[in-house]
Amino acid sequence: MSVADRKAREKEALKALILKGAKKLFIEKGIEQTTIRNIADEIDYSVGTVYVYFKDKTAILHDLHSIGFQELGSYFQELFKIKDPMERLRKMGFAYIKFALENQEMYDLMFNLKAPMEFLEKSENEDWDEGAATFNRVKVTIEECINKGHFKGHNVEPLSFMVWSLVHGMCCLEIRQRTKGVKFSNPDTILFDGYNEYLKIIEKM
Amino acid sequence: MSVADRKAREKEALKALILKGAKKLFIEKGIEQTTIRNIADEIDYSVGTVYVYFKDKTAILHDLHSIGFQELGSYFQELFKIKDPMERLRKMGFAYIKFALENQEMYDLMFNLKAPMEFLEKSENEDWDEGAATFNRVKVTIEECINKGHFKGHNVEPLSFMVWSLVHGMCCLEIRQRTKGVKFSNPDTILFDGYNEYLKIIEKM
DNA sequence: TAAAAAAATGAACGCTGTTCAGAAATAAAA
DNA sequence: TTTTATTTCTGAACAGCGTTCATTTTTTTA
Repeated sequence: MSVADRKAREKEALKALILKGAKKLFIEKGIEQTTIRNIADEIDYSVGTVYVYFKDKTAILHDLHSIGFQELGSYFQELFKIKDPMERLRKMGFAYIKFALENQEMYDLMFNLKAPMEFLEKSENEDWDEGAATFNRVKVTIEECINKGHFKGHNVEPLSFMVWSLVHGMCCLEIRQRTKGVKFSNPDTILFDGYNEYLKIIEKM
Repeated sequence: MSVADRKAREKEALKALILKGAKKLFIEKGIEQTTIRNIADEIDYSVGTVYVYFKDKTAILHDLHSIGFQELGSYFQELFKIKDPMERLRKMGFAYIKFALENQEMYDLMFNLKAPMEFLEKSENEDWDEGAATFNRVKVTIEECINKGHFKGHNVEPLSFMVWSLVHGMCCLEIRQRTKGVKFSNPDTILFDGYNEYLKIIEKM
């Protein structure tokens, strides 16, 4: 192991440390309320150092958004053992909602905040690989459903987008306080009640 | 007409002028990119004056969010002439998407940004009247559908929430660049293609 | 041990939302 | 009309933000 190798490892370690500190503060006090100075303080480095390892704030937010997709992946892990695509589709939406509710700041970062997309626009590879890969998992599952005779007369891609929008919409309204705003008769379970109506609809499809 | 009356009118006029200037800049260069100084410059008043008429930035954003709901209302105007509730429900979602796409910054403000909800939390009346009223229009329509024998075995409130989430989710993904991120085979029409899948589903319900 | 390279620093810049003592304009009173 | 009182408006000043970069500190190489 050369010195250069060790240095490279140390660089990665400090980058990871910054991201870890950032994530901690994001969850503790919200992304908007967290400053670069906060992050630097949290890990006992100076502001300048943060900028040695990250071009700007959107770079931190983008890297953290990628970590979020890894975490969402772990929520999906079990799902692909399920052979029946309809059953998998049902459980997938459920897992998605569960992830969003248990990781609200991370979900917001992944699917709502502008920063990660702004970072992509500035960078070489403009593609949103994380989003595309996750969407593909829905698409593949729905394609299997169609191949098994479900969703007659439907098209894979727009149908997948519709399903994604449905669960995303619920999570988004919840996280951005629009469900608290509209007082539901059963506010604590509205997401799952809503998702249940969708399950009833696709039951016989 | 007393002097006090005229002054009250002038106060309202200046408040409206500030909102008008703010809205113009929001649409022109985005809400996040617009500062109080920008707004003051736009209407040829000083920063201080803006703060005489509005407690803080969230107050401006909340008032503008209310104006947005009035505008959404005008998109809904024609709908309640439609007697068939299923037909009205279909057109309503369409109008909702149309509004979102034609007024992206306003839609974001109404259904996504934290500011209007933060303003509500600070104010006396914490209820989100605008959201509740709009949601009620969906609820009433779906209730009519159920009374006519549609949506058997479904519950009005969670079903309405599901429908709202579906269209909101699509608009939200589009406005926050998540559809541009995932490259669809037909990117320009994905919202309407997605909505069409939903229409196919509720066709025989 | 000295020179070179790499890493970390924090003061400084221009921006933000917000405040508030004082100036300017208007209304009321003399 | 002139004086006083009231209302309206102003913009410098403040603290905090993301970001930069000349300088210092640490580490590696000679």
